[in-house]
Amino acid sequence: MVDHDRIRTDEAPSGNPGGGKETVNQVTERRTKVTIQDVARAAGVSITTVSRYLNGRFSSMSAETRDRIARVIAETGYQPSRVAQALKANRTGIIGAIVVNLGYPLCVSVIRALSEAVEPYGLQLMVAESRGDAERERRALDAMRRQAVDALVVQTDGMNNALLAEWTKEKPVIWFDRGFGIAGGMDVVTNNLEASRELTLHLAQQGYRHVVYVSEPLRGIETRMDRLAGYEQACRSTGLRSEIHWVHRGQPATYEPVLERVRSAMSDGPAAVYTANGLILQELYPRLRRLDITVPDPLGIATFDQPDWADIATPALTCVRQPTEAMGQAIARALMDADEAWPENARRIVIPSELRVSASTSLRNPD
Amino acid sequence: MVDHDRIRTDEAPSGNPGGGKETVNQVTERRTKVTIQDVARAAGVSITTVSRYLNGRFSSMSAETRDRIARVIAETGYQPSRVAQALKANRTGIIGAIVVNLGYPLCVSVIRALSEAVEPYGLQLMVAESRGDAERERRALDAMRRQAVDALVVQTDGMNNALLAEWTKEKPVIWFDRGFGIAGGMDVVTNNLEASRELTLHLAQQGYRHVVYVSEPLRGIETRMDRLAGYEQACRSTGLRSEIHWVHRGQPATYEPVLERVRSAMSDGPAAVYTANGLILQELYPRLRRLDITVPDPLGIATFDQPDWADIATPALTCVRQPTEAMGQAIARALMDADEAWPENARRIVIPSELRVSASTSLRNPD
DNA sequence: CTGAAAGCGCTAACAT
DNA sequence: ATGTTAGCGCTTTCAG
Repeated sequence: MVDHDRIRTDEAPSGNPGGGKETVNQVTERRTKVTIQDVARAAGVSITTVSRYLNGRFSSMSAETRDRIARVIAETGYQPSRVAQALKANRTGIIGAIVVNLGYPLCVSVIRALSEAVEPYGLQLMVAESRGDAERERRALDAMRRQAVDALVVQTDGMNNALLAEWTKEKPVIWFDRGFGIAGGMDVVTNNLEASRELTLHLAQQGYRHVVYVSEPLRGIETRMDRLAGYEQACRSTGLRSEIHWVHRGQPATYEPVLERVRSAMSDGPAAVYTANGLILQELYPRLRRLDITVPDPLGIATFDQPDWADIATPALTCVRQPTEAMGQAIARALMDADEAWPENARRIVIPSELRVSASTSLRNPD
Repeated sequence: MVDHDRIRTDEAPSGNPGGGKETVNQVTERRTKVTIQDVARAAGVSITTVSRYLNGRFSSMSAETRDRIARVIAETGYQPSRVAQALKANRTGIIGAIVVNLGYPLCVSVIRALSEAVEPYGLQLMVAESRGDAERERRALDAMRRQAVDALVVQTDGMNNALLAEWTKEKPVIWFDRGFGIAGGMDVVTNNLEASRELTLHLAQQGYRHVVYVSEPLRGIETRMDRLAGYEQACRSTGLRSEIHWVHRGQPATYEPVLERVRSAMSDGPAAVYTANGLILQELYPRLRRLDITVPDPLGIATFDQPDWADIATPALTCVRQPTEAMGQAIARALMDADEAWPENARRIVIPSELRVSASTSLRNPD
């Protein structure tokens, strides 16, 4: 078995005398983890040689030594301690990811894709959420720093960007979803403005006389500003009147003006509601339906984001699908390329979203 | 990237004497991370003393020494390396979490709660997903082991339970959602059977003549077996005929028999469909709606899980809300208690789910 | 081809 | 009250 002579870690396996079953975890012997020392000893070589083996430098090693080590490792199930390696190499193999909220489908989706993409490289993800709170984000950053993550992937409102900007000097930092163009960093985002414009144009073309835009307060958040800008551009180019409503999620009262407006707009002909993200619509939707106005005519409904219930809603929801998988993969790729600093001209990756037209905005029947 | 040989790490201990602005790092000087050595030197004490300071052993230290160290730390922004501490203490402060799928609301929700709950203790989460695949899960476990996580939280089908059982001898292992009663481990689950029975009884009481149960293949998965058992118990006690349909998510054809059955059942009076989890219903729901049978009369719809679209669906969905936050918190608590081995009689924590009756099953109008 | 030795940053006896 | 010293498990010169 293992060959641990390491000073008898446990002298008292006596621990479980009373137990009737005697299922005593097979002699609770607190198996002391096998180290490179143990392997070296068992193989009758020095730890240096084992280390060489571990790092694939077989050329400087006789075939038998190699095989002997291989056998011992297989027998003992030895796995090098990543902690020790990390201390030595100053690399942990851990990627830190801080997102606004793990409950947001976008975050989860990007994290999944990222996790998947870096796994083959032996990298693991450490995740934390900021809840959009500067202090919490700061704590998460501290934690990441202390855990010595090799790189950082953040979705942030930017409240700690000064700190992050510092970090770019030490390790790769990637902003996703919301970019800031921080020097030394990298942004991975979608084309919020264009996609938003496209959706608005679609609504106009369908013949909706009003498109009521519903957003959370901008607070300087890029995605929000861009989506709004796209909406406004489309309004200008089509002659639609720009009608913007601000809501706060979790505060039902803030939705009232929207409902009021929708109701009143009806007298003018068909109108559409366009929400700046799926979570807003999730709160707004039930209220909208309670107005008892038929969708899509005279009421159209569309949103940025592709909620998982887009096809559950009846009629199915027109929405903007963000390229979350591609974003996760792009982040992973950037991470792998991070050894040689990113070229200045490739510091911002924009991956297009996709407009998915469904029945909830089909005013015009194809004719 | 970043590989500075330290040889004169400090050289400018006095650096920033008067301070003033001089926000140095302008000079992209690849700030080499400050270590306990640097602090000791700057404070004119030994690293032992600094270590004592870090660990709050102020009693064995003069007030001025303490203050001096405090000042140096503040100035340098020093933070002890968790990697070094980990190597020494054999504890990383990282909790490994392996879930079936980060896309499942249940997983995310539990992870969020857990993450939140352990944060105050300075613990971080490392997450991975298995996709229900033994090999992937195994790889994730290997990764966790190499990263030397302090504890493991898993949602698993059980394919690597032998390995996990071994681990319980070395560190705390908690199974959640799906328990297995592994010796040495701990299960944190909900009362699937009872909740399922309760939901079925509710449907029977509403007057549905048939309750069609839709599940994925059991494959030995506790939650699935228990939910089915609850359904069957309720059937027996009410005289309902047990009608079970198996589907595979992502395989539309497998849903056809369900739709067929629902259609035919209609001739018999009102019938309800009860899906074993929210993801099944997410796939089934649109198809069900296409049958064009009115909900809740004559067609009732209910599901285990509380999808985020439960209130979006019209009529709102009757469902079983799993106590995900409580589960996350329970896991965290168990983790904190894990120093002294869990008492034998507390190895399984069952947190009740909550039946949320909504309009989708309101056959009987309150009268 | 192989090994001895010097650390990586930190903690904890064991002095003093 | 403070310092010396010996590692934690691994990688990497530098010498054979």
